[in-house]
Amino acid sequence: MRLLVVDDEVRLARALAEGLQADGFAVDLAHTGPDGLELARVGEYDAVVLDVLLPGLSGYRVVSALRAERNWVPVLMLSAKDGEYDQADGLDLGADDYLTKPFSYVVLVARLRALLRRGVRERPVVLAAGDLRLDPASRRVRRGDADVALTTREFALLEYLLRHAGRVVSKTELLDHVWDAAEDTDPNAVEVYVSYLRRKLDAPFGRHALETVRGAGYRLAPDGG
Amino acid sequence: MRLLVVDDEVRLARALAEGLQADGFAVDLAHTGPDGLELARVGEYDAVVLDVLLPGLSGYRVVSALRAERNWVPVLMLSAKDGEYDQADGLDLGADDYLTKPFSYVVLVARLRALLRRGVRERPVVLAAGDLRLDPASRRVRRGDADVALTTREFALLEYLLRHAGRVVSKTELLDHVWDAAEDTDPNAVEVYVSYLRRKLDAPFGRHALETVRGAGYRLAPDGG
DNA sequence: GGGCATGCTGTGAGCACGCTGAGCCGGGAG
DNA sequence: CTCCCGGCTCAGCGTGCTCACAGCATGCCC
Repeated sequence: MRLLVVDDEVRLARALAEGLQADGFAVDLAHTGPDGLELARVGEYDAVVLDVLLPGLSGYRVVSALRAERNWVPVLMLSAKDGEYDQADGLDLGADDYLTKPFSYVVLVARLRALLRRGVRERPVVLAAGDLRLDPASRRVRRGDADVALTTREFALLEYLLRHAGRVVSKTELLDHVWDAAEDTDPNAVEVYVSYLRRKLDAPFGRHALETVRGAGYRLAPDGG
Repeated sequence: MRLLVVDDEVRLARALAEGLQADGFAVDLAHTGPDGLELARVGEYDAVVLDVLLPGLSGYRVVSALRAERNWVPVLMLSAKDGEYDQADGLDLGADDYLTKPFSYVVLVARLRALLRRGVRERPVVLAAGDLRLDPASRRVRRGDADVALTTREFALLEYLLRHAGRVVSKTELLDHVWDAAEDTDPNAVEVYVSYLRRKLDAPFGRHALETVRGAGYRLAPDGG
């Protein structure tokens, strides 16, 4: 189990690392916000222990940057503050658990193990582009605060476009991935469904998320239009 | 894993090499741009760590020379500058990652490992000549900060010219590659489309990227005019 | 400077591409 | 069976892209 510990109190961090190593974890250390963020980005850790007060970039910002990048590594936040407000803050921003300093080492390990046991974080696999959101789990689509009802095909098409937002996606690519096998489907079917999506997701809101790129395909604006 | 480190600060380079060797890499050193380019050409490295500021040939030029030769070795650029502009520049020119000095050794190694894990570099995502950028994926063209809308043919023509920036490209060559089969197309069509491109990419910006080479063809200035 | 060759560009015709309203078909529910 | 809904095809229409043409500008050679 690989852990990343980010804390600017070097002595504490070292002590923590030693203890965790003795308990069988592989531990990397970082002492600033930016360094921690970098390491969390590239190293594939099973969990991150993150102080709130960090030079350069606060723990809050680190975790929200990670979540913004769809990085759902479990995060345990540490803080010297103990106000309820701060605690709620940390959790809202995407941390998975919270511990206030001073804390007991045993409790930390217990919570860490709980986090790891919980396994892969229940990731909010919500695809989004601006205020356009699609939740594959609940099969719901929202534009801002409004729920939008889509048929199966419309939903699948939008999902694919969202997963490749910003890129130009050709009609053949869409036929391959959204319409599965049957290659004998008329490319016009794509046009028809794009038209449906626009009618439901763009027109009523005066937006323009689905752009046509003549001769190439379609592009979904990453900012939702 | 064989690495090439190119940096003119000899002490830093040595220190880096020692650290990396301790971490199990085989490291070669170069201290000037031309030397680095030579080594990168002939030695088959798994990755290259490249300073931007180098005597003889800047890191930018080294990496773009490599890419022009279809050498896709992963490159991690180092720079003393930290402006976003420079960073974008480096990445556009074909570097795979970027780190500003001073950097943490741990972060460097982490990024290197990420690069190596990523394996063979995926082709450059953005073609550029000066402030003229073309992104094949999103099918977008920008001059500086301005988006420029191009038709399919205009886009294909510009893409070909960008891929051969600095070279003189003949009209027949363009007809072959941009107009595909149909050999019976009037070479005047090329003139027409070059004219369109100039109208959209040069004239509004007072630039002059597309030069006519009478009797030979056209050349796109590698610095964007 | 005269004359020729080469390249530039305004105009317009043809047509490919994409959009959309209408309708057919198949499946599931009542 | 009938109705309804979702998926898809079809056909007509509008837009704007492409390119040929022709006249003009520019460069080059004698």
